[in-house]
Amino acid sequence: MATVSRVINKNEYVNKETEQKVIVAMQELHYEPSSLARGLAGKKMNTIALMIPDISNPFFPGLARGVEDVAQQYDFNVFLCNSDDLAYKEKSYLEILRKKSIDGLIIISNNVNEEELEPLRMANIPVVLLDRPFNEQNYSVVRSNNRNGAIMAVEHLLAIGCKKIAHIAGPEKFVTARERRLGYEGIVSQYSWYTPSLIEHANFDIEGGKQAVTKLVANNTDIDGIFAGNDLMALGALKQLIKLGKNVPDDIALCGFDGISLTELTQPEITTIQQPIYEMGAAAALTLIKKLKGEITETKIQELDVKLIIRGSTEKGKKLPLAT
Amino acid sequence: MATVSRVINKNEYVNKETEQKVIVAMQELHYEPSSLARGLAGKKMNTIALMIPDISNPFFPGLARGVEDVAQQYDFNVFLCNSDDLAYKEKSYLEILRKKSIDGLIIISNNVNEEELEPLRMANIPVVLLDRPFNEQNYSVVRSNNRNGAIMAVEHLLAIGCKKIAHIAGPEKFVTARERRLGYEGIVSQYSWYTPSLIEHANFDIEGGKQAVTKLVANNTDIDGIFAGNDLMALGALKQLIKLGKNVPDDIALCGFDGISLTELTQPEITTIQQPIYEMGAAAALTLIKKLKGEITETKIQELDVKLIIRGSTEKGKKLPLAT
DNA sequence: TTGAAAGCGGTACCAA
DNA sequence: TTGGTACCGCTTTCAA
Repeated sequence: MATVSRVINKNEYVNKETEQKVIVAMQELHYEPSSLARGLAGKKMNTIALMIPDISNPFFPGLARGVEDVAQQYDFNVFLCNSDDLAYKEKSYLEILRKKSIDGLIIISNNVNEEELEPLRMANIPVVLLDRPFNEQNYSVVRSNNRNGAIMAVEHLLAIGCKKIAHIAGPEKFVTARERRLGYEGIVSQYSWYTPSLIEHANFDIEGGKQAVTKLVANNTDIDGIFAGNDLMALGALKQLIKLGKNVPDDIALCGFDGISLTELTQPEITTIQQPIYEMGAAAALTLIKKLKGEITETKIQELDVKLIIRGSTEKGKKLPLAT
Repeated sequence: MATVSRVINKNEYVNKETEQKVIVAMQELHYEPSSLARGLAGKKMNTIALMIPDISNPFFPGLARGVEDVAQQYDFNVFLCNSDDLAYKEKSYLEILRKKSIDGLIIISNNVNEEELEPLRMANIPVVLLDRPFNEQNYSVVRSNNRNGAIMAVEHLLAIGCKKIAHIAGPEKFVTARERRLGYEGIVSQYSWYTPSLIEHANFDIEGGKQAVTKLVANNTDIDGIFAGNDLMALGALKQLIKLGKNVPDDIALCGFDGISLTELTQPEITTIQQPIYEMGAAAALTLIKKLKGEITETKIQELDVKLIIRGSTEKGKKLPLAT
């Protein structure tokens, strides 16, 4: 038994011949070591968890793919947890992760804080914060440069001639939403046309975008550019603008944030700030796995760059094919 | 120890007082039973696996949510496996599932067959086939009525006055694609205008839809209706039709299949055959869990009904707001 | 280089 | 109704 164990764990002190015999026997018997037993005996389960708010929001599957692909490469499995951004579901999952002896966690969350992660720290389970860091001191973090992205978006709208630019901001509890808003404010506050009523808060989804546009258009008859805090809101915004009879981009230009592929589906296609979604997931997974392997111990912050993707929704004056 | 175990497992033979003492102690010590140890000792891990082809295709997160919600309700966790529809990834996952002592499996796959699932049967791990059954005899199956849906789609296109209806069919290796094609053929073959060149095969994705439309329009100058085998293809088809200068629905009407929410995002919105996606996932999970609990033993087939959702892409002659 | 034996943290049977 | 104890399948000393 002990020798078989040594073979499985590639322990050096095994005679080559014995090793071969064991390997052959394992194949003949279709033997597969039980992860449970190994885990119980103190070994890693080779499983990491990924906690995301909602798998139905196309941004997250992108991240998940990045995480999963890297994990697979290093022979790790991914346990996916949908939290619905609900604190109680997150807590419940954190317990489950410990019960199931998960090796590490990548988490995207607005609700979780140090205290909640304390039990994981005690159990020596490393954590990587993805996309929405609540703390950049004690945890490794992977995120993109939200503020810069917002600045790029607004400057692009200005460059194409927009004279009054509104912002649909995500909920304040999202770090990402706050940073993007700050980026927007940083630029527009220099202009005389700027008033706080140009910022409309909404949920990070399609419906949120629709509602915000309705309010914005009602309150500010002369806006000619909108920077939406994420692509789903931009999608909703576009839909609603068309419904209100606005021409996009000639009446109102529109720029989103994220770079999800849906933005290429609409008519016109939506200009957006593209985050390296897949790469963010991959980077988070790589960091976590290296920590698990003991290859890195310090915490580190990885801020990935975003990119402006110019599409029809900000190409004023261009003739586009008719949609209907 | 034994008594604590009894309390955890709600064994009846425990004195109420003792039980209380144990519960209090567990709380004070923040005691959480190890799933691994329980699993090793022969208990269920309360975890089921869901194998899907690709989490990035919006159809699957919908299913996954259904599965997950029901699982959560019954205190089960879901281990998500992305197979990319690749046989080798599926095989590798099937092994992992056994190593990790997963209790049951819900699988959506074109590649897996009886033989591959044999080890699971041996290990007494129940399996439910979802969406794409390869066998309806020996496994419980949850799927929707694809053939009927296709018939509804074509009849709807006929009803609005289409005189020549093409079909973009998914890859033949998908049962779902075959059934929908059969539904289409069943109706159209009665008409004198029908020729096999009205069927174009393509991948079940946006790009597939685009390519198919290009070919269809080139080969059949007079088609005025298209039934796409799934919504992603319909999305691509719409995009390409607009690019080719076709008016949808007036020149060519379009109907998809699945009912994913993206079809509401386009201009015009796309008519589709809606599958009860979430319910399919939920039904599969429920069936599996009941099997695990021993509440059902026989295999059963659940065929859920689909529904025609009429939208702009088949509302000929209606004025729609301009998109650009 | 190998085998024997003591855990890992539970469950379940048996006797008390 | 409770406690003692032999596993579950593997890892890891310790001796041989």
